[in-house]
Amino acid sequence: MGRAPCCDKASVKRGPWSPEEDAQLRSYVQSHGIGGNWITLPQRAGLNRCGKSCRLRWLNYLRPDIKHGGYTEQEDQIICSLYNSIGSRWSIIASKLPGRTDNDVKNYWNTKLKKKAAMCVQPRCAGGAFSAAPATPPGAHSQCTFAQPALSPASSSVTSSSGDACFATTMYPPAPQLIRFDAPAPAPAPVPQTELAPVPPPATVTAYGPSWASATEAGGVPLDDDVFLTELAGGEQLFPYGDLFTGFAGQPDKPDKATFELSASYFPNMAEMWGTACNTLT
DNA sequence: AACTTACTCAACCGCAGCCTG
DNA sequence: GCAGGCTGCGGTTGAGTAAGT
Repeated sequence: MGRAPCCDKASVKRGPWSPEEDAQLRSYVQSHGIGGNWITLPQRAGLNRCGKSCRLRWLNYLRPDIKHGGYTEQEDQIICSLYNSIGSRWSIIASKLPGRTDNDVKNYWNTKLKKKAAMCVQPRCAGGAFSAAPATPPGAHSQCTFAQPALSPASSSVTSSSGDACFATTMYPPAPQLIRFDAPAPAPAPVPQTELAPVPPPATVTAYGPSWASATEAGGVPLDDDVFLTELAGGEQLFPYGDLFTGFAGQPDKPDKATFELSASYFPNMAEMWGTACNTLT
């Protein structure tokens, strides 16, 4: 027994929105708000459209703060670095790019960045998986084996993107020489996805790099994701939000390192991904 | 100028998860 | 605890346009 459709597709208009419909939706949302229910919004706004269609139109096109096109090099770096780290979680990636929508970022990746990244790649990571890195000579492909997460087959949301992630790693490695992951525990025997804890415990992440080194030298300056992502972005301060990483602690005996707790609530299976990657390394 | 191919991006589809009664 | 409804998300499609021949 299938679920009821959200609307009668035969009776609602589909396809491209007209300027009149745009104006009608914009006017209604700006004066009344969404009203807590997209399904009934078209009726209230006098639009012969599916609620889902209205929602998509508003979120991806009509919202006043939307930016279209004109991606900067910093944005490219952020997209590729985050894609490499978390896969195709476009909503999370878009949330780090003010004015960008998940649909926009997804389209941009699929039509431009993916090709751009692929141009400088010859071999893919073996089987799309993380491989222990032999000393790769400096050059276009040296990063491919560095931090490609080994994606568990159970991690369906990211498995299909492993090859692209490899490309992205090559173009914009996830902060090269910046991060190493200390696996929190040996990888457990494979379990069905449904048996995984909904929110895994934070992973301990050991990070390398100028910011971390200077932080520890300074006696343990608290770091947050603004610093982390600023590293990824090549020094640009682009991130208005700040709670990706928590629990900074310097390591007195290792002045070039600092330990983080990775917020599992942000990227629920990131700890799993990276923990697996580290296990593959060691 | 006409046709074909490649590209872009808005929109649709279906699923998963959350919420509520 | 369960079922149904709604929202959000990621993958895919297809119309429109640009570029190439």
